Amino acid sequence: MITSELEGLLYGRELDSPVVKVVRALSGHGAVSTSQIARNTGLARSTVSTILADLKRSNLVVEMEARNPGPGRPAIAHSLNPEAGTCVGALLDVDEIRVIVADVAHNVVADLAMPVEREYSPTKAARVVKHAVDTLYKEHSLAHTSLIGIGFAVSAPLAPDGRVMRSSALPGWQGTDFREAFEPALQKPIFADSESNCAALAEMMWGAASGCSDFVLLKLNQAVSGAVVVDGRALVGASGSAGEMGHIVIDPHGPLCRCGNRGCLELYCGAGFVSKMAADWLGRSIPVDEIVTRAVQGETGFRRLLADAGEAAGRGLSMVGAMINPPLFIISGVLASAGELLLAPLRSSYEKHSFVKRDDVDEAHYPVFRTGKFLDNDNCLGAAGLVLRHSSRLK
Amino acid sequence: MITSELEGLLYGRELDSPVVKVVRALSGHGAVSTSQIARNTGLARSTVSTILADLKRSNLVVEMEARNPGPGRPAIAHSLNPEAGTCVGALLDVDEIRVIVADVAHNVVADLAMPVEREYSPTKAARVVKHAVDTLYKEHSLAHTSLIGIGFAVSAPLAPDGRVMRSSALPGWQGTDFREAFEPALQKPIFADSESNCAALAEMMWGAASGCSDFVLLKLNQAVSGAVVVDGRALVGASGSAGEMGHIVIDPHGPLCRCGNRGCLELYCGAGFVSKMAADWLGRSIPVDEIVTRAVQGETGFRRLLADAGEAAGRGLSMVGAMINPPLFIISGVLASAGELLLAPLRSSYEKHSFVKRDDVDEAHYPVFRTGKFLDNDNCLGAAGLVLRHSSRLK
DNA sequence: CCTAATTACGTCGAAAATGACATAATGATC
DNA sequence: GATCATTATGTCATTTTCGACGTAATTAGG
Repeated sequence: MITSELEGLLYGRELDSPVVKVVRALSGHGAVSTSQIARNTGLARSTVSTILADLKRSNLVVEMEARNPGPGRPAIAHSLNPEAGTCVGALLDVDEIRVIVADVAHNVVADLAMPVEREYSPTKAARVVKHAVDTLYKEHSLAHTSLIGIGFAVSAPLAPDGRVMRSSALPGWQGTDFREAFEPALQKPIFADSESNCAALAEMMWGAASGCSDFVLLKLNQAVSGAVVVDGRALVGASGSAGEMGHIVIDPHGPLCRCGNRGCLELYCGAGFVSKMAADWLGRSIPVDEIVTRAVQGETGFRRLLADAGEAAGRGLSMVGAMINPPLFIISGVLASAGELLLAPLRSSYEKHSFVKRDDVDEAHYPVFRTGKFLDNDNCLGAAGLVLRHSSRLK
Repeated sequence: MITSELEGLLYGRELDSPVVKVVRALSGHGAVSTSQIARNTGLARSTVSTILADLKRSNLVVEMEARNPGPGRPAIAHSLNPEAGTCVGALLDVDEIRVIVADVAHNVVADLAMPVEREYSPTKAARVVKHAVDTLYKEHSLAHTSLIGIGFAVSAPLAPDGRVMRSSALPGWQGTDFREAFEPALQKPIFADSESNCAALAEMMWGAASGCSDFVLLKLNQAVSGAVVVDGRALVGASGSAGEMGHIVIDPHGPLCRCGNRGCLELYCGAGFVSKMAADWLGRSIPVDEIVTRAVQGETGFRRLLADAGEAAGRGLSMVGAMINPPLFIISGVLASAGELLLAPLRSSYEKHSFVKRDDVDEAHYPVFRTGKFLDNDNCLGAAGLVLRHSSRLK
């Protein structure tokens, strides 16, 4: 049984043991050579070589054909054997629970979203997820034994020890220990992180921040949130509010925000702002994705709305630029599907308000702005990624 | 010769080798036990034990008497032998070069500040520092051979490779490679980091952030700057602007700032703001330290000015709270000598504008605000600290 | 004064990771 | 088509690091 071996390999060891590092490197990128892994992980080539040999012997890693860009012996590309196992990513949202199944090469095998009544309990969530997993594995004729772990993307901040720190979206969950709450029901290794951090993880492992270990993610949905990734790890913060870019106060006398403050960034660049403005203009309500679509098709009114949102977001990010100054900003969420319609004004607004201007530094030292790769299921994917990366492994 | 051994130990090895980790742990805190070092560094007790034995044999480490708080065998306190060597910290400021000499136990042995004409060149700086070092070592009868390295605190951002990234305070320095520029003249290992990051390092190693590896430092001087420390390392940023909290734009229609933007935080909580307001009020200019002194003595007008500055700073920090959410804020610089007069309004303003309110979380999860320990020479001390910690070792 | 509990320390064999060396596979050049 | 330069890979002795065990030094409590 391949899976059990992989499981043992992943979870039986120290968190930062070389084997885990190698598996992590493999799970991140698609096809990597021995030397690349060595460079990425900082391990010696010989160590990686030995480990890879073991993994190949256990059939957890397969070789793929190599391509040769330059001179020198062509590298052998390795990747995790997709048949080595599957993992589940579950999103616990306010009124929806979504479950995806992916193989270890992060191909999404199945996807299921279920509405749930608000303010559901952890017990209820465990039941729903269990049911979904059972159903999906049955439907797709997957062996339950191939499931190596379940990752949760939670709409609440999580402490590194796996406890819910605060709970506005999921009332009553504060203090819940994820492992305690879910492991008994699901009988598999459990991992969890906040929804935003999962999204960031997905972009980092397989998306727009691939191979980049320092960046800031900004998600422009109804809520505006995000994540700050430093050295490959998303910050959590003392109170779990790291990455809450949507609630930077940019005008202390501005309108009231749902969080209780005034003039939060969210009010100026969230999907709510865009649809409210559009509704005022049209005289009727209109879904955000339609606004985006029609803006892309060329309707100038909607374009302007997106530009306004981009302008505000750029101003907010300029503050991030002054404090953290990441080399990469990833803009995600519904509004990001507008692409350059949003990004162009965002960039120029950033430049206008930022401390370091484009001319002050080399091109390479000026931050890059890019839309996310997974605008829809980033959090679920990231949750599945947790299982492979198990950086947020619950003790 | 003890020094050469220490030097070899510090610089002859990999940056993260256990020996270096142990020396680092020792150089940080005053007196530490074997087990404490093991816990702090993550190394096995046995490893630490062996290394310490070596170091003691070489006389680089001395034992101090132990205290026994609880039950159990009392720990043996170790510290670096102050006679094992000295190091120099040099501040390269706009119009001043300051040099301090410290032993490896971070006692300041000598201190010398020299005015220099503005826009001085690296060559000039090297000459001045060399002269100062020679003088100080002669005056205090220190052996030149005991000098194990020179750290620079520079008024400009430095890339991790030791190059000056931008240069507003030190025009013409952009691209300067510190090691190349100073090692030939000074003939000692050279280390360098930005002024703010050095200040943060000093607070982290021996000051208000002792033992804390995640915090944000805010310096309220004429300029308002700071540092963001994550996992024991001060962020640099893509363009070297990480930590520039003074240039967060809090009012896009506010007054013009020296940086070319409008409404930067610095304009509302810097020493410049306070003294300008005081001058308007008094009808004559008055030095900032006098304002602080008289506020402490009870003059309500000056108290109000400091409270206003604190209020603005708190608002700025609330943004940091939303993005990074560090467990500790350290307020430093001239204004910080006002203590609670500044901190109290700062705290309440932070609370007012912050996303997570005090009641939302346990006491332990709410950030702490504290004044810095070294308000005057933090940057020089930190520069000397670089030598011991050599985290910013130039390749 | 004696015992139990607790914490700290150091030694030693076992395990892990590395660095050096030898080998392999390709493109470029003559 | 032979040689060189370049890069990738695997093996193995050496070095480094760890975990387990036994010992030491103290406090609390009877």
